[in-house]
Amino acid sequence: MDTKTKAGAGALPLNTILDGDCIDEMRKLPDCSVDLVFADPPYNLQLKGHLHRPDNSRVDAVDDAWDSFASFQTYDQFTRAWLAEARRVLKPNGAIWVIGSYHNVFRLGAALQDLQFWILNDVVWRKTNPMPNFRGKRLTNAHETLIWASKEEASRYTFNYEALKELNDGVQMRSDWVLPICTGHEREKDENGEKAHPTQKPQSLLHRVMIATSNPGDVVLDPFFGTGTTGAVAKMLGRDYIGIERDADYRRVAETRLARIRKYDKAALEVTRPKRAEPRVPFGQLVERGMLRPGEVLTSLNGRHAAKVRADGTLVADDVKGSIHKVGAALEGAPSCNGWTYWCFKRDGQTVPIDLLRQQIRAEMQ
Amino acid sequence: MDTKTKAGAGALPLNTILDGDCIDEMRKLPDCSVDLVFADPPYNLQLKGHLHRPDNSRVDAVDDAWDSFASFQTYDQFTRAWLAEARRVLKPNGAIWVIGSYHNVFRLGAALQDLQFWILNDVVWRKTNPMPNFRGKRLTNAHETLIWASKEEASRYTFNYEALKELNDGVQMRSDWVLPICTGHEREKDENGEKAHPTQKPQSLLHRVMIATSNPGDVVLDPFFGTGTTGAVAKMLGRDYIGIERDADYRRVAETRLARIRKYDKAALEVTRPKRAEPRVPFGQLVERGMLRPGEVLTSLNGRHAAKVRADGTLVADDVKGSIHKVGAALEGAPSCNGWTYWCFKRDGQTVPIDLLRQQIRAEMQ
DNA sequence: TAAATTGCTGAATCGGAGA
DNA sequence: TTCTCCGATTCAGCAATTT
Repeated sequence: MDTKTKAGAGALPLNTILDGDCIDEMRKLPDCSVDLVFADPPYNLQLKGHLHRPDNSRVDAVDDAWDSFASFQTYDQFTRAWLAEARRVLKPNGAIWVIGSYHNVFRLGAALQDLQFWILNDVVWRKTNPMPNFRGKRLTNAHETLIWASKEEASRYTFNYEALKELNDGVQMRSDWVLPICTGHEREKDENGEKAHPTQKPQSLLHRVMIATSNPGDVVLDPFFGTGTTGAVAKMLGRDYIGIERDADYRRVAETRLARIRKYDKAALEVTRPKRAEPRVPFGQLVERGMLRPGEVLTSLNGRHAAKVRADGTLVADDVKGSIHKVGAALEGAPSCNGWTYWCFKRDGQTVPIDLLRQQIRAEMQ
Repeated sequence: MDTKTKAGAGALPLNTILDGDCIDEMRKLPDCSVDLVFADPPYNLQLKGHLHRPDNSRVDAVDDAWDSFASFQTYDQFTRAWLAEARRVLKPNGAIWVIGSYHNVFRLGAALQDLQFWILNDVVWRKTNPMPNFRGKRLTNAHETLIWASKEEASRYTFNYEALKELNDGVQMRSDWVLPICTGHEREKDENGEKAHPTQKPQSLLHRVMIATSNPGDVVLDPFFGTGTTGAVAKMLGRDYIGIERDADYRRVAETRLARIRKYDKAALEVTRPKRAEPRVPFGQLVERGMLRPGEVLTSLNGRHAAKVRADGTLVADDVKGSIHKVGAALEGAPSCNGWTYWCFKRDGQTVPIDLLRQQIRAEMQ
């Protein structure tokens, strides 16, 4: 087992599966210690014929209003208890994903909001191959819902926008994800060759979740670990995981599964970075380095405006002086303006944005 | 006005728009008198400042007073009050549809369950043309959620299975509906030519709802009538409607609109059939789904170049990074390149184009 | 303050070919 | 020549918890 602990975070049981109830086990973890929680809690499907109280005694009359209300209450209590622990364990800039169906997802979402999580998106997992509706009494239940929320409104959560855009062929990723359910070789089997877990999630779903909202080296906690899809994808993608699972059979399947997994190589884990993360280049440096001369005239992208470069890296146009951004915004009457892509200069008879010069400097900095 | 009353149901104000608060007006309606409720309540968006597009144009946000609530608690009280009245007014075998976004839909769903409604499906309206995410900080919010619920678990609700199957080219209708947002001529305008209502729903959505879960002659109640899409579609499809709207401007637009509508104007509704094109498959999906592994090496069709797959579905070769098309073009010194037919991988000792994998995914999507 | 950030649809307009 | 038609192009607009 490639267990280790994270320096400075107490004693995090990284890359292990904790044996026990998720609320009890989370209580043992320190505050503000994990980056991401992924949770696939029980769906509360047992509401139909057989209703059980917390002590496992059976509720008889299902059409009784009081009983029915009580069952939602019980589910809500459980939900709010584990969500509160998950929130405590999350770092201030951490985030959570929960997944559910119409049976439980409204309870989950309302609980998240009441506990001061801040919902960022709800995401629809649209199944390419759902179970048909055999009786023709309802619509084919062809999707499940994920909720992505940060610990609090002010959290500076992780979102790898550019990587997701790449995953989606260059257009920004939407809130509806089309992915097949988990079948075939990917589906974990028990000793009898039967499916080991009734609701195993596809690795593709977790892959997208982790690429989108975590970075290599992050700690991912799954309080309902099951057969370990979260751990498997975390390990492949170079994240650390903590699993909690109280069922010994599921734990055994997950241990075997995780032992087989290999991490992808480092280059493969690199994803497209945002421009914000690239080193800042002051406009003045272009002037200092002689790429633009003081007195040279820049023109706006739309050709309607012109401004003169000054020796200190500011621009002057008519009665406006200031940074490339400020002058551009003023001339356009706009609240803001990205001067790098707005202002152009002449090179070889062509008019090109000054951002080209910044890219040259950045390339030299590599 | 084609007002009439329904025999034996007290004095139902059929095919009229009631002026007032929806809770007050519903209180005046008799118990167990309507077949279907469609409700598009305020979403309780919690918007702070102003948002601009990259081109500096301002996003016309929903900042109307009717959408603003002091807290979740206030919103919940309002929600439970109108839902309770709606339930009282519903016939025993009646049903309700509510629509919302992640801001409010979890409150709605939990309230429905607590009030003994029985959820039948949640339905995802996937927008073909949603508003993009301009800041690149979240996923494009490309869907809204509808909840379909019967008055109680024992209700023998209406579901026109065969009609929906027909609407869906002969295959069972799923819980995700792909429909465009309301634009163009369908969008109601005020005297100034501005959109009359910020959140007008497309007729195609109401058409599907009513075909699915009501019959000609049924009474459909909409407590948040707005500019009257529910009434318009009800009238076209030979259902009776009752609208409630407290805003005089919205009522006026709705009255004018409804006067224009003719029953069974099927031609006007036919335009919303989705077109079937070859579905786009992002290359990233091959990676997410494990058909190609991050770190795996692809070779060019001519055997002269190689590139490594990254976890976000980009390729890296020498000093070029980017999409399969971009990297192919760069290596060949060509202006463009179809990466699907250019890049190959090994399978069973043979080198085959990655397009084979795309074909597999498309076959699954049928 | 600096600098980053948008996809799709339907209507309107424009330009070229053919009547 | 002038008009019409059609395809190509441009442009406006959309429920947003947006560093």
